[in-house]
Amino acid sequence: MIGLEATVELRTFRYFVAVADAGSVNAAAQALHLTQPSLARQLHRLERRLGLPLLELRGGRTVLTEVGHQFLPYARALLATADATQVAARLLAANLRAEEQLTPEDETAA
Amino acid sequence: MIGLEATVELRTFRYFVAVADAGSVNAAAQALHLTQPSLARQLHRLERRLGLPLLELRGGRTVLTEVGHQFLPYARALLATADATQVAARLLAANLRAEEQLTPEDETAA
DNA sequence: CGAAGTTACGTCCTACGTAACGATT
DNA sequence: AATCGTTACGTAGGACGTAACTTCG
Repeated sequence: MIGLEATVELRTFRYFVAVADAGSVNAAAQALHLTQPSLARQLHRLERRLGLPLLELRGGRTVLTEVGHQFLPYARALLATADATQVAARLLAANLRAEEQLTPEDETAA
Repeated sequence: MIGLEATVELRTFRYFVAVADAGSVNAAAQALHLTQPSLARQLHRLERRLGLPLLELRGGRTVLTEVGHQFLPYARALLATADATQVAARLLAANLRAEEQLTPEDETAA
């Protein structure tokens, strides 16, 4: 254990899924408000991190490989969970503010 | 939509869970191979991002708040999913290498 | 007085944008 | 010739470490 898997972040997974949805790196970059070079670099880094060939050039266009398609649902599931986590945080925050409205100066209530 | 929720990354959630597990910022920092200042800063940033008071000082020690305890399972679930994603990637990579062993020069097989 | 946390400062690494090149249709 | 992708370069933001201060037990 040398420490080679340095934790892939959510951002990188979002990039990969964006390419899958958009159908090309160019379109995905526009959707993400990024430039092609930045996006392509992150994708390559993701492939190196995971040790998986996720994308390949087919007819001048970048499309998902076999393993890319296989991995896609896992990436989607992770992003969905991340989204749910953010939603949960927002609900807790709203809940907290509502309680503060009821007991402005008394945190020991109930 | 001004763009205030700039995507909280997995790393930050790991820090929060580490504090919950270790029982203090100091212990968590040691477990994460980090220093207290770095860890504390990330925790504060997380609270600001989420708009949630996750931690508080009680008796000279930093412990989880009420909402902190409520949010904890969501953070754990997210990290578990992230872990599963990594595992899936590793399995796909192993699978791919096994196939390559069987068909070294022929990717069109089957 | 000791321990834990916070704040302030400086440094390093990562991510991004711009520009130029190559490949494909 | 046009489009997509890649490579090279430079810059900006985020994360971390070190040091000094404050607070609680």
